[in-house]
Parts: sequence; C-alpha cells; structure tokens
Amino acid sequence: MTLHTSQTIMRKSLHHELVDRLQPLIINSELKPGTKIPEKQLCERFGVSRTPLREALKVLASDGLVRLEPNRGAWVTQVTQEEVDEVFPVLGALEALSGELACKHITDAEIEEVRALHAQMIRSYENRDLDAYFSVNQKIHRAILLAARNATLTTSCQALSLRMQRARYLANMSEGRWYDAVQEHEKILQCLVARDGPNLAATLLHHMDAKRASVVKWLQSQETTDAI
Amino acid sequence: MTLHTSQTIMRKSLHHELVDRLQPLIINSELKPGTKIPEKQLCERFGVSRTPLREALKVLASDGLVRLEPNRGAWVTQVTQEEVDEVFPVLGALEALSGELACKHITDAEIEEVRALHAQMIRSYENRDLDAYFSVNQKIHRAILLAARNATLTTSCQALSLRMQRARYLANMSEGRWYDAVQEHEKILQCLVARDGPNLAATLLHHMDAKRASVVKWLQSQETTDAI
DNA sequence: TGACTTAATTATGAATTCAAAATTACGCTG
DNA sequence: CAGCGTAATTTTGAATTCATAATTAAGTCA
Repeated sequence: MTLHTSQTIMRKSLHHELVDRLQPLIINSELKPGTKIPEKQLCERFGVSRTPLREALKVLASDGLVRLEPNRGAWVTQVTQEEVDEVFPVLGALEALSGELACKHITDAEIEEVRALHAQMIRSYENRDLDAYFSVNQKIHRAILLAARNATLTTSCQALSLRMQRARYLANMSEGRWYDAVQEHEKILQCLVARDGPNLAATLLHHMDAKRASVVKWLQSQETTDAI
Repeated sequence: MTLHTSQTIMRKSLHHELVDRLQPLIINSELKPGTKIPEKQLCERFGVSRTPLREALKVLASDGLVRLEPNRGAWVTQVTQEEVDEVFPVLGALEALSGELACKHITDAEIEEVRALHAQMIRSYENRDLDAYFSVNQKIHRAILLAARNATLTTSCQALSLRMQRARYLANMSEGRWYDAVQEHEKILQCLVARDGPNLAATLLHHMDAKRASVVKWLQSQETTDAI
C-alpha cells in the first residue's frame, strides 16, 4: 500500500522527521493558526500512517505550536497578544544570558563570522529585502547562541523563538522600526567585538522588548482585519 | 482484554496522563538514570497498550528526561556534570526574571502565603527533615513563579527544574550549604516583601549558582562510587 | 575451550484495526 | 421552513498486528 517514492520519508525515526517537517509548515503558515490539522491529508502527503504523525503532534503540542483537544483533534495554535507579551520577556532573559556567555567563549573567528553576517544583513536592509533580512537576522542570533556553548540554552531559546517566528515573520516592520532594529544590531556587534557581556545582555534585552512591541503593534492592527 | 481496575487510567488523554505518571518515576529514580525503560512492564503496570506509552516517551524525550535510541528503545537520561553546568545558569536567568516579575504583580495575600511556606521550611530545616525541606522549598519557588503571571515562564522553568530535581533530590546538602541556602531564602523573602525586583533577581541568580555548585560537588563525590 | 557464524527469540517501529466520540446529514414536528 | 432529535458518517484514541532490526542462544570449527 505505502509507496516508497522519493517523497516518502524513510531515514531515522519517522516521528522525529515529521516534527522537523511539520514545524516549517506551521511557521510559514501553510498550516494556518487556529485551523485544524488535517491528519489524514498529512499522512497521505508524507506517506506515513497516523501513528508516527500523531506522535509528532504530541511533541509539537508540548512545544506550544499545536493544541490538542481531547476527541477533537489537533489545532494550530494562534499567536495572541497575551502569548507574545509572555514569550518575549522569557526570550529576552535567555538571549541576554546567551550574550553574556557568548562574550566569555566566542573566538575571533566566530566574531568575524558574525561580522560577515551583519554586513550581509545591512545589504538586505538597504535592498529592502525583508525575507533575506529575517533569514540573516536569525543566523546572527543563532551564531551568538552557539558561541554561548550551552546546548540547553540553545534548545530553550529556539523552541520559544519558533513560537514567535511566524508572528515575527508575518509582522511587516514599519520603516522606523526596521531602522531602529538595524541600529540595535550595530550595537550588538560592537558589544560582541568588545566582548562586553553585561552591555550585550542589556542590548539584547532591549532588542527583544522592541521586537515584542513591534509584533504587538502589528497584531493589534490585524485585530480589526483578520486573525492570523 | 484490558481490565478497568482502579489502577487503570481512563480520564483525559492517556498519553498526557502517562507523561504525568512517568515523570515522578524518573524524578525519584524508580526508573534509574542510564537504564532502559521497560516498555512492556510499564504497559502492564498502567494497563495501557504500547501506543500511548510510546507517545508519552516521545514527549519526555523532548523534555530531556528520556533519550530515544533508534531501534534500541528509550533510556532514562543521566544527570551529568556538563548538563548541570548548562541547565542551572538557564534556570538562574529564568528564576531571576520570575523574581523581577513577581515583585511587580504579587499581592499581599500571596506574600503572606510565601511567608507561611518560608516559616514551614525553617521548621523543616530545624528538624533536619530534608524531604519536607525540599518539598516546601519547591513550593516557595513555585509560588514566586506563579506570582510572576507568566505561564510560559512557569512552563519553561518547571521543565528545566524537573531535569535537575532528581539530582537536587539525591544530592544531600552539606550542613554548611544547607545553612547558607536557608540564609539565601531569608533574603529572598525580604526582597519579596520589599518588592525589590532587581535585588530579588540577583539573589535568586546567586541562589541558583550556589545550588549548581552544591550539586556538582555531590556529583563529583559520586563519580568514584557509582553513577546516579 | 574460545572466537566466529548462524539460527531463534525478543523488542522496536510503524501500519492496521476497532471501539467510542464527535460531526454531519437527514427527517420529523410544530 | 425553522428548530429539534435521531441516524449515518467521519474522525479520533488506543489496541492490535506485522515487518524489521537487535539481541540472545546455539552450534561449528580451529
């Protein structure tokens, strides 16, 4: 019955693979917030049975991307203002810590890497290429995270970051906010180069709060229009 | 086939219930770190089939309590020094934030609650009742967490806390460390009463680092003896 | 006896099946 | 024809089944 076409998954554990495949679908809103997760369709699409798919959904639920309603199936969670106001402060505290630790452990080579990413981000900003900007932006935050040399911190940060990502992605920044964000990143780079942990921590904290405010603003503007 | 005795689980979703039941088994080391999880036995014990149990194991794995080895089953994770050195700083940052936020939102009634718990903890200390001490201690941290009014923070903290709990529980504190811990808690209460957020944050941060050091010390003393 | 092969057993991962719950479709009554 | 109640259908949750991988046991030969 099950065909092993190129589309079909067959490496490592199926449920783990499915988690990795479902996450992007939720992040880029192919599976829309507030909608029901079409179990049957997804099984066909990935060429798997319900068992591993449901296992994956349980994991995604514990990460907050999916909500399980007993006897009613799985639903893509909404990004609400309440959630944004909750998650960003936590993310801020974690990123601040990552900055602190990164300054202690980062190598010169890694700093050069961040510098290169930063330059690339500036170019994306100048070209008003939001997709590229977001992509590089994330790489920078990730590079700092990795420099912190703390796998637990990385995991925690990324889990929360993921939850905010689709909102952040959807939320078109205002011209003014975008400018400010770039300025903040300028300072982030400077702190990192100077290996000034406390300063970097404070900057990242502020950066996160500004992001929060920006996302909230966008959410509120959407309230009248449509739920994300 | 499946009997619905009082032992058998039947409320809400089975996998969720199983997560809640398996966690304590791992925390109190009934399922010993480093050992294989006896799937079959647990199915019999809880009167469920393998499907929901395996779903629960996937969730526990994403929380770091269990490690899944492809085609080799599920294993209880070890608490290593590397992990302790990673998790406590993250926990410290989160608890610091919880202190900060708690000072902003806590009610007088809640402060009285913490005061009562604190008094109870002192009594446990004076009676050298470590079990009671740990239990009340956790209640205090949880009360502060709840006063922070941030469900995401609560969830994140508790997930990490859980991972450290069995180590913390096993790690008999030295007389000196126990005394210091009580002093730290004295200060925590004072900061809370004064609603001094920054001070409480700093105190909790230091408290966590002292806990880390204490656990590491114990782990090292165990290295020669036996792996936990 | 001891290392190596191979067969038997067991455990795992995932598909399938089945009972129960929820949803939808239908028909009845006012 | 609108609202309610009941039957048919679909979906969900969980048990069972089945193929495959891993482990253990048995047997072979130096």
